Formats: sequence, C-alpha cells, structure tokens
Amino acid sequence: MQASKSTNLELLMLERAASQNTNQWVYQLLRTNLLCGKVQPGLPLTIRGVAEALGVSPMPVREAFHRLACEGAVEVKNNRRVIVPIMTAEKFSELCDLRILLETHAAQSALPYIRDPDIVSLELIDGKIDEAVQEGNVENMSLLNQDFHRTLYSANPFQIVVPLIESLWLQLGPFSRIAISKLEKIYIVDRHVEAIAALKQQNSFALRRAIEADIRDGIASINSVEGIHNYFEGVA
Amino acid sequence: MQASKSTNLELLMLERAASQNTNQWVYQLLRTNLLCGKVQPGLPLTIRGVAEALGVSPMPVREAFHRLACEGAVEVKNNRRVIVPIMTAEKFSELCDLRILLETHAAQSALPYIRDPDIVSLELIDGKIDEAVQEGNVENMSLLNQDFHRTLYSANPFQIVVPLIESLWLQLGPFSRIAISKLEKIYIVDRHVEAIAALKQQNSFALRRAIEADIRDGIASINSVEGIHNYFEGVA
DNA sequence: TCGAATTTAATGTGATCACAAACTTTCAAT
DNA sequence: ATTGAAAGTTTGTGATCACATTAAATTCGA
Repeated sequence: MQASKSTNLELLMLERAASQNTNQWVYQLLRTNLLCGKVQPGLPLTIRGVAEALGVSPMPVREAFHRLACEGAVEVKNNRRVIVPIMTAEKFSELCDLRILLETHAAQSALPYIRDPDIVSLELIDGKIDEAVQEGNVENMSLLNQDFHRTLYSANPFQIVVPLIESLWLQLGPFSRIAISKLEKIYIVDRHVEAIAALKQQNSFALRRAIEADIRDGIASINSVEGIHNYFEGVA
Repeated sequence: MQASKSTNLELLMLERAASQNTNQWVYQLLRTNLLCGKVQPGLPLTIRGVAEALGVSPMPVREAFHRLACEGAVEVKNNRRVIVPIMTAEKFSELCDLRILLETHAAQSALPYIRDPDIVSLELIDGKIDEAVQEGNVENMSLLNQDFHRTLYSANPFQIVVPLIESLWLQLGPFSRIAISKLEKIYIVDRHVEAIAALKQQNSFALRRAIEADIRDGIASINSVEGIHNYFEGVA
C-alpha cells in the first residue's frame, strides 16, 4: 500500500487471475500501466520499490523488468538503473512509420483468413469502444482499440508480426493515451467501420487504407495537442 | 562438461568478457547458439540442464530463457517446457516477408545518415566475410553477414527497428545456417557490393533492391537444399 | 502381456540471503 | 562556504532452498 522509498509511484492495480502465476501477474500489471501511460517517462524504477508496492518478492519484478526491457518498454541505463524511456521527436516519427508498415502488412496477410465469426468479434469490440467513448473511459478506449487491431491481425494463425507490433505499442505507450483522449471520437469508429467493410468485401487495398488512416488519425491528434512537445525529451 | 541428464545438448562455448555479468554471458551464449543453428528445433531445454552444462546457477538461465521466449527464439509450452520452436512452411514464408519489409525500410531510413566511416566499416566486414568464405567457416559467415546488416541499419541513430529485425533472425536461426552453408558464395559479396555502391551514390531505390535481393538469395538457396522439408514440422 | 494406478524423480517457481557496485549523506579541511 | 573523502545506505546480482506441479518409472491387476 505504501509507496516505495525513492519513488512514490502510483500503479493501476489489476486483479490477479487464478490461472496466472506471480511472474505473469507482475508482468501484465506493469505492461498495462506502461501501455496506458500511468507511469511517466523518465521515472526511475527500482526492483525493490515495485516489489514492495506490489507485495511480492523482488524476483518476479526482476524478470518483468528484463522482459519489458527487451521489448523496449523500459530502458536499462548503464548505471543499471531502469527508467521509462524518454520520447524524442525522431523516435516518435520512426515508431509511427513502423506501425503503418507493420500493421498494414499484418492486416493484409490476415485478410484471407477472415471468417464471419471474426467479423462478429470485431463488431462486438467496436460496440464496446462506442460504450467506452460514451462513458469517457480513456483506459478502456485505449485497451479496446488495441484489442480491435490485435484481433484483426491474429486471424492469421501463422502470424509472426503481432509481438513486434505490440512492442511498438509499448514504446508509444504514454502517447497513445494522449492520442485517444484528444481524438475526435467519431473518427475511431469510422475507420474501424471502414476496415470492417473492407474485410467483408475482401478488399485488400481498402483495408490497408483504413488501417493506415486509423493510425494517421492518432498521430494527427497527438500533433494537434497543445504543448505536446513538453512531453518530448523533457524530464518529468 | 558433462551433458545434462534428460538432453545431451552440445553448446558452442563463448569466452566470457570481463565486463559482462553472468546474466549477459548466458544470454549471449544461448542466443549465439540459436542464431547459428547449434541447437536443433524441437529439442527440449531445461533450466537445470543448461545451468549444469554452463556451470552456473539456474537463475541466469531462467532469465535468459524468458528473454529469448519474448523474442520468439524459444517457445514455452503450456506444460511449461521450453523448446526450440519447430519451423513450418507458413512461418518461414511470413518471416521472410517480414525480413524484406523491415530490412528494406531500415536500410532506406539509415541511408541519409551514412558517412564515409560507415562505408569503411561495411567494406571491412565484407572483407572479413570473404576471408570466412575462403576458410569455409560457416559460423563466421553467418555472424559476419548479420554484422553487415546490423552495421548498415544502425547508422540511423534513432533506429527502432533493429531489435525487431534481430528477433526475426533469431526465429530463422537454424535455417540461416543452412542458407549460408549452401549459398553460392559469390552472391553474398555481390549483393553487399551492390548495397555499398548504392550507399555511395545515395541511391535509395538501388539500396532497397540490393537488400531485398540479398535476402531473397538466402531464401532461394534454402529452398534449393535437397530434403529441406525434413527440417519443417518434423521432430528431430 | 498389456494397461492403468501409484510412486518416484525432475522441473519451474518464488522467496530469502550474502555480496559487490553505485549512490547518498556526512563531516572535516581548505 | 566549498570541496573532498569516507562512512553508510540503497540497489542489482546470483546462489540456495522449499514447495507445488508435472513427467517418468514402477508396480499391480486383468
């Protein structure tokens, strides 16, 4: 309950499913907190600090840190300090380019495997996104939006690219939250509706266009945020 | 020295640099062994087995396994057994597509940052590859070839994509060895020479073409190997 | 002789501990 | 008051251990 000594970090707590062990729980919890921007860039993280905050031994936290580090979600400095990476304009640009490159490819390669149940699932998620928009629930909007993309791409059972894409999402973490919260709400659903329509028509080109537009909408909305550059390179 | 009980695994030993700790050493060693195809797909790996073979405690091996698992280099079965993943034709095809997609992008985005010293480094590596070809040293050929690509892409200081590419290399691991060993030797150098020429001319299109051709040469050589399909999906 | 149930061995997990490196604080000397 | 070193604290690392789960071996029954 009490925060760690050196850093008073506030973590969004998650229920621990009965099936998952401590390792997985800690990893998922930290991952979710990074994805929704709960922990700020530049914040130093300590193994014992997080372990204490979570009421577990340092071991699962160590493993989670190492996993997150190899996904680029956290950065291990040469002082062996772990911090949430600082975003730079160049990194941001590169991450967006890669999202478009990988996600349009993923969508296209998933298209031949799309069946009716998949479309039903996607429409269901889209409905939940609509609900989250109504409620103004930013966390759910962000997570459900990722669910939509992941579900689409995962229709291809031989998909290799999804973990790579999730790594990009993790690195964009704090900013996707800003993007979603500021986004003109109607656009999200529109792009998803466009994508679903393309799926029904088996229209590869339209699908790519919808996915790319969806991502570009997010980027545009980030750039439109007043004072967004305070989030780049600056210390928190 | 003695092999583990359940699996008699033979590992290519690596010198442990004074600077790196046990974690890093074990990870690098396992990674290198996977990259050059020393451990066969389908082979079950155990923490205690590897730890015993390396003369370390199970702890660093555990962390290395988890890191390699999140890079897709090893697979954690639901029986919590760790194995080297089996290759399938579909996975192989998808991995090759992604290599071309990501590496041509990486090369193109690195092009503006290429300076003369970079070209000197690349020509130096290319010379070493030539030596390895003369000696028939397959391990060096494989590792130096990766060095060439990594050095090229890393000229861009804001490169995000290199870890993603290395994840693909890891998953292709055992097969890149087959590719290199069977490859008509002259082609490797030719494609690299083409790439270097494109760099000198700042010719983006020619660079992409050279990189894609280099990768496709590897794929073609794999497909030309007699009985290559014994390596797919079959147990070793 | 073959198959199912029980026993035995092996494995992953997670906590605790000792140690070394790095950071912080303290305190004295200039 | 400022700088420097030294003592103390914090942190990551890696080994050892106890425990629950799972695979393997053995035994018993048909």
